Amino acid sequence: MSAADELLTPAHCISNSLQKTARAVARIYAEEMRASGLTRGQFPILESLATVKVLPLSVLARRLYLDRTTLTRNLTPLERDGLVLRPPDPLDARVRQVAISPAGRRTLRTARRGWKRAQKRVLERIGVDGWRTLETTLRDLRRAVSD
Amino acid sequence: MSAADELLTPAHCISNSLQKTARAVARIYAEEMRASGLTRGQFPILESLATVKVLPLSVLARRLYLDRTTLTRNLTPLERDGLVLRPPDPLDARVRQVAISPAGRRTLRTARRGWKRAQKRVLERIGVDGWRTLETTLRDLRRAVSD
DNA sequence: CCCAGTAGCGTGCATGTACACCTATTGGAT
DNA sequence: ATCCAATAGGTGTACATGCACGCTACTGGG
Repeated sequence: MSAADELLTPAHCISNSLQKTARAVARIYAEEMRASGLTRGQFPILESLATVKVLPLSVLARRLYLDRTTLTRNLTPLERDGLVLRPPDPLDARVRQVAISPAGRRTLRTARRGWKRAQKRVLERIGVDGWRTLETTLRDLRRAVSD
Repeated sequence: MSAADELLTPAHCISNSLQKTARAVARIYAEEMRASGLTRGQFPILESLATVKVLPLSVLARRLYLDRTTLTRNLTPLERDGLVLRPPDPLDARVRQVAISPAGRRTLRTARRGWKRAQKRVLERIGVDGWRTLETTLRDLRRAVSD
C-alpha cells in the first residue's frame, strides 16, 4: 500500500485536471481577444512566427506541442485570411515552410492588446508569484512527458 | 514599470502554457486507453456519472468546466454506443438527465486499467509530491477564474 | 546510378470546443 | 387565469485535435 495509491484514482487524473483548467482559463482569453478576430489557438502560432523568418511545419509543431497534422489544419484559416504564408524550402522540396505576413503582424499587434487584458485578469487572480512557480512546473512537466 | 511586466509578454501566456501541457500529457492517456475504446474526453464524463444516479446536463457540464453545448456533442457517441442514457426529469420537462448504463460501467472498468498505467507513467516523471502541489494549484486557478 | 528506406506533408475520419441563435417549459407577477 | 422573464436544452457553424493512411522527395549503400 503505497502512499500514492490515492493519486491512482480517476478523481486525481492529471490529464483531466490540466484539461479542465485549460478550458476555464481559455474562456478569459477568448473573450478578450474576440474583437481581434484571432482565436486563442491562432495567437500562439502567429506569436511563434513573429520572431523568425520562416520555420518548417514540423519544427513549429514541435515547439507548440502540437501534432503536425493539427498544425496543418490550424494554418488553413490563417492562410485563407492572408495572415501566414507557406513558401517552399529552396533546398528541400519536401519542406513547406511557414511565415507570418505583414497583415499577420498587423493583426497580431491588435490581438496583443486583448491578450494583455486577459493575462492581467488571470494574473490578478493567481498572483504574480503563483504564476512564476506554476509556469516552471508546467514547462518541466511538458518536457518530462515528451522525451 | 512593474516587476510583473515580463509576465505580460505573450511568451508567458498562461492559457497557452496550460494548453500545451494538456496536449502533451493527454497523449500518454490516449495511448494507454486506446484499447478500451474510450477517449480521454469521454473517460471523465463516465467517471463523473459513476458515483451518482442521474445528473441534469447543465450540472454535469459545470462540474467538468465544459460548455453545456460541448457536453451535448460529447455525449452523442456515448449515447450511440449505449454507454450513457438520457432519461427525462419527471418533475421538469425541460431537463434531460444523464446517467451511465450497465454497459458504460463495464467499459469504464476496462478503461480504468489503461488510465492507471498512464497516471503511473506521468506520476513517475512529475513525482508524487509534485503532483499533489500542482493539483491544488490547478484547482485553485480553475475556481479563481470561474466565479 | 539505382533503389530501398526514411523524412516531410497532406487528407479522411472521428471526436472535442464553444458562440449565436432557437425552442420549450417553468414559475412568479399581475 | 394570463403573461412573460428566466431557465434548460438542442442545432448551425467554425475552429481544434490527432490517428491511420498515402504521397512525394531526399538520402545513402550497393
